[in-house]
Amino acid sequence: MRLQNLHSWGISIKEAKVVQKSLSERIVKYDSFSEVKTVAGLDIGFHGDVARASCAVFSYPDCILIEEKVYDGRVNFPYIPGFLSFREIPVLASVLEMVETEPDVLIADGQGIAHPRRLGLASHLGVLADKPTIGCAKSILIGRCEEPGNEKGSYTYLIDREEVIGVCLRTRSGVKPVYVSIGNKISLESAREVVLNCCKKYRLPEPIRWAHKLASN
DNA sequence: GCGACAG
DNA sequence: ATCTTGTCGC
Repeated sequence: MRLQNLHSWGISIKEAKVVQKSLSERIVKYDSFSEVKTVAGLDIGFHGDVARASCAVFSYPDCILIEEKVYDGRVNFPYIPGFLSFREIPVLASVLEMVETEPDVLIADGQGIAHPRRLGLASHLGVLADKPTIGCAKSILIGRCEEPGNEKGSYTYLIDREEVIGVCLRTRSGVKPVYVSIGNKISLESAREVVLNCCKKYRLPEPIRWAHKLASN
C-alpha cells in the first residue's frame, strides 16, 4: 500500500497543494450578493470514531435561530495544519445538503484566505459551493498582526508577505480577539461587519456558537 | 536543519 | 479537536 495516498480524496499532500493553488485562483474577493438576511454557522465535533458536522442557520442581523441540522459521518483525512479542509469538507458538504433554508452567507470555524496557499477551509468550501463564505478562526495559522484596541469592534490587519490576508477582530471588550478572513464572494470589510454583528454576548458569532453546541452534543 | 502550525 | 474542576477576575 502507498502510505502517501491513504486519504478519502485519494490524493497526496503534494497533490493537495496543487489543488489549493488552483482553487484559490477562483476566489472572488468582493461582495457578490444582494443582501444578507440569513447566516449559517458550520462546525464539526468528534465523538470517538464519528465526526458530527453541524449547520445552524440564523436570521441576520437579529440572529434568531431558523434551522439546525447535524450529520454523523467519518473522516479519513488526518488533521494536518494547512490541509484542514480535506478533512472537514466531506462531512460539511453532507450536512449542507440537509439544510432547507438557503443561507446567504456561510461562516466556517477556520481560515478563509489567511492560509499559506490562500485556500483555508472557508475558501475551499466557498469555491466548491460557489457561495459567499467567511473564515472565523480562534487562532492564527499564518500571518502577523498588532494587538487591536480593547473595545469591541476594534481591529488590526493580519498580514503575510506584505499582503493583507484578514483582520484580528475584537468581538467583545477585554476578550481575546478572533481572526476573520475572506472565504469567497465577500469583501474583507463585509466579512468583518457580518461577524461583528453576529457577536451579541460572546466572543464567537452566534451561528458558530450554536453550531459548536450541536456538533458536541 | 529548526520552529510554527486553523480544528 | 479532545481529555477535565476549580478558580481567578470583572
